[in-house]
Parts: sequence; structure tokens; C-alpha cells
Amino acid sequence: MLTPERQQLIIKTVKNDHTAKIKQLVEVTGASESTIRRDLDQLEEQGLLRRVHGGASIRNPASEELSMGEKITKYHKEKQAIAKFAASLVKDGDCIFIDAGSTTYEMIPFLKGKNIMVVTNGLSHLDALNENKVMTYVLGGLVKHQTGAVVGPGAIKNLQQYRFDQCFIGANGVTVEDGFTTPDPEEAAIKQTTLNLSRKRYILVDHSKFNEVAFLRFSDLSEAEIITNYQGKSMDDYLKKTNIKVVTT
Amino acid sequence: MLTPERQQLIIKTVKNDHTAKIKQLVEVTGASESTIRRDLDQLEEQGLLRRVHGGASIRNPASEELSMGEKITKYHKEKQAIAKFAASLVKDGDCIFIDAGSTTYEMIPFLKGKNIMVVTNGLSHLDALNENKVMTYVLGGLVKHQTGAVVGPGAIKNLQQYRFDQCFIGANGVTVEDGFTTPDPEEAAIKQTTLNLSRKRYILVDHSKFNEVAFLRFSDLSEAEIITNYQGKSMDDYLKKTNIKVVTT
DNA sequence: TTTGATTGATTGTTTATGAATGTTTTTGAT
DNA sequence: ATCAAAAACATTCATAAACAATCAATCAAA
Repeated sequence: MLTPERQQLIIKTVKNDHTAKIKQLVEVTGASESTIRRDLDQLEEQGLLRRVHGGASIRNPASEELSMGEKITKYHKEKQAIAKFAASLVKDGDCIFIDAGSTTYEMIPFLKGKNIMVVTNGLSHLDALNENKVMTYVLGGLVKHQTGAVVGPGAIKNLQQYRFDQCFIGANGVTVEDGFTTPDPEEAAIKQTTLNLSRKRYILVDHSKFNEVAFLRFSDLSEAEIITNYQGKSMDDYLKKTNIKVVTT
Repeated sequence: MLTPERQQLIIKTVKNDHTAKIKQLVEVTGASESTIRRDLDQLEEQGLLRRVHGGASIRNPASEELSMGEKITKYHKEKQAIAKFAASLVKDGDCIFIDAGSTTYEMIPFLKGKNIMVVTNGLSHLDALNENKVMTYVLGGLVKHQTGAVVGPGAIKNLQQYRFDQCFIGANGVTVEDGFTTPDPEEAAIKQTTLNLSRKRYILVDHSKFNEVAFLRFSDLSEAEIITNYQGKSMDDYLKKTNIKVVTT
């Protein structure tokens, strides 16, 4: 048996049971104990599993589930800077919508103590909003467990009862031609509806979303202002269509 | 059995019962008392549980980061038994309402895998519903941060779009004269409205709520059936007014 | 044939475990 | 409140299992 094949088998076995003894792996692969140990060393080096006395286990057995607030997100520093500026636009007395998503989530600590009303479809936002003593309305509707967002026709209908001074929306792609795009149809519908109900409209996107296109378009560039840390090319083209606030980390 | 597997099992057991004796853990894992003690030391070190004389418990509610599901609740065993029976009444295809509260929360693990639709106003229920792969609608409205419940006129209006095969409601007080009572006006309104929208109506209350009266009455005894572990006096008087299922721990 | 890499066996070392020890804490009776 | 018994505890120690390190054998490529 070849080395890569054997290591694949090891990974598969460990993943399957969440844990595997050396003896099991010897039996499964037909290799010797020494070889298995060497494989485990390598696989741990690559971060694919965790060695424990007696065998191996998957990497994160102890810290089972982290809420989204605790998850490590890409470009966290950048998102925080974007969110901080966005939050600075919110004035006492405002009624605002905060979209589900990791960038908008970062706004919440910066809203602390403000006398505002927040509506959100992001379930993972609720704890943070609570901690920061912000008056919160949660959107009703189907819970999309994967992302912790509230979606569906019921949510749209519920949403239409509100009017917002400002809304803060995330996006997965931004281009000059296609505007703002996102992969999920139901979330796209929420974003679209929200934009229609808001006086001031902000899209929060980090640099990695620029010049990318996702499956569904939910708005033209001109419909909302952008808050980002992007400073790359085509900036002039973007600026012809809408206002952009560029923040630096 | 490998260390991580054993420790996972310990965590799972402790989480499930909110508390576990060393002897139980010895039995469950098949390890010796010494090993269990060492594991508990480590797990406490990692902040995953709390050691107490005689065993371990989940961490105190003092650290705010725990969801309600993990908080220590009084009469947990009893509530679990009540909830288990309640969940057994739910059949595939049902649309049900689950009220916010610690007793109703305990139903969720017993709903695992059922092909049902759940509507809830309990935000702390959402994670558990997610984990157990139950299709969930969250009620929209004002988030009452103290209890993690959705309330308010908007919530009532949102609620009225639904019709339920069954509803499972909590209460803080039950008496023959005053029926079901609860301290919070807004939550009372939710309970009342829900009862009106449901075909089968169940109130889940542990023994400590019997012959107690809270501030607001939200229903007469005859309006709903009771699931409880109460076996005290006046049972005949209660039975004249409604059906009571008594469960034993 | 030589070189380098991989393997499996052997070595002494380290680690996890469970039993045994005496100590502390809890409990219940006075 | 006080004391004695029981339960739970921390600590120690011996042992068996798992370990890292080493080395010779094997195999493939140069």
C-alpha cells in the first residue's frame, strides 16, 4: 500500500469514529506500528488530526461548538474597521436593520449604549446585542440553521412592517457591472426587501469581495453606499455609480 | 477507550443531566475512579465543567456566555421527565408551538429526527433545535433579553399567521381557582394567543408550580391539559376541570 | 552498484492507569 | 453545636501500555 493511500485511510478512519487506536489503524492498513506512528506524526504536522496517547482523534473534540461570535473569521481586523465606521453612522433615536453575517456582526460592540432600535435576521447577533444592551427586534420566519439567518416568505412579510432609517447589509460579491451579489436566494430576497424599506443604505464588504460575483444579484451599485477597506483597481468605475467610504485598518 | 473519547462522554453526560456523580461516570466510561478524577481535573482546567464534591456539574450561570440550555435549573430531572412525555405526543407531520422556558426546552432532545415543524418564541431553544435537526420557525418581535423570549404586539401579530396541531406552554403558577398564571404581561399575551391557535393544548409544569399564583392569569384550567410530576393534594379538584398526565421520574 | 527513502523490529524511556494510602469533607446522630 | 462514621478526596506508587529513538533490511531510482 502506498503512503498517501495509507494516510488517507487513516484520516478516514479517525474521522469516522472521531478517534482511533493505533492497533485499529495497524489492522486496517496492514502497516506496522512504527509506520502508523510516523504517519500520525506527519498528519498532525499538517493539522489533519490530533495525536493522543494510544492513537489519534479529530482535531477539536473538546471545544465542540463555538457560536459564530467566537468563530475565527477571515479578515477579522478589516471587518472590524469597516464595522466600526458603519456603527459611527448610527445616531440616537435611529431604527436600523443589521443583516446576518460576520462583517455586520462586528458592528454590535460599537453600538453599545446607543439609544436605538435594531432589527436583525441574524440569530447569532442576538447574544451580542443583548450583551451590549441594545433594544432588539428579531425577524420572524424560517431558521436557516446553516447560517443562523431568518429567511423565507414569512420573514419578508414580517420585514415589510418595518421602516428603517438605515440598513447595513453584507454581500459576497461586488462588481461594477453586476452590483451586489450573494449565493443564497432566500437571503438575497431579504436583502433586497430591506433595501427597499430603508432611507440610508450601506453595504459592508471587505476587499476580498470586490470584483467577485456570486450567484444572485440583489441590488445595483447605485442603490446603496459601500463601506469597505478595498483600495484596488477600478475604484474610479465604482465611484461613478455610488459613494464609497474606504476605511484603513 | 481513548482519552478524548472518554472525556467527550463525560462532558456529554454532565451536560445532559446538568450534574453527574463519579460513580455514574465510572459506570458509563468503564474507567476507574482515579482516571475519572484526573479527567475531571483536566476538563475543569479547560473550563468545560465544574468540579463539585461527589462529581461534576456544568459551569455556573455566573459566566454569562452559557446559553440557557446549559444553565442549572431547579428540578431538572423532573422537567426532563415531563418534557419527555410531552415530546412523545408529537407525531411526524405535526406543526407545534414550543413556548420559551426551561421545561419546554427539555423537549427538544426528544424531538430529534422527527419530521415536524416547530414554531418557538424562545431564542435559547434555537441552538438546541438546530442541533437536533428540527425544522424551526422563530417568532418575530421584540427580544426580551432577560429571558430570551420574543414578545410584544408584533410577535402577537406574527403568531396569528400560524395554526398549530399542538402547543406546549410553560406556567409559573397553577391553581384550581385561578388556572394558569405567569408573572410577565407580554409573555402572558403570547401564551394566551398561542392557546387560541392550537388544536391540542398542553401546559408543562413541575410540582413546584402547583397551588402557586403568579401575577397574570393567561388561561383557565379547562382550556388545556396538564403534564406534570405533581402528585400532591387537591388532585381531584384539578381533575374535575381538565386532564392531567402525571409522570414519574 | 550506489544512493536515498521507507519500512519494521528493537531498544530504553515516558505516560496513563488503577489500586492503595492516608487526609479532608460531608453527613447524620447526639 | 459536637462528634463519629461514611463518603469523597488528593497523593503516591507499581505496572503495563504506548512512546521516541535507533538501526538494519528492503526497495526503487539513479
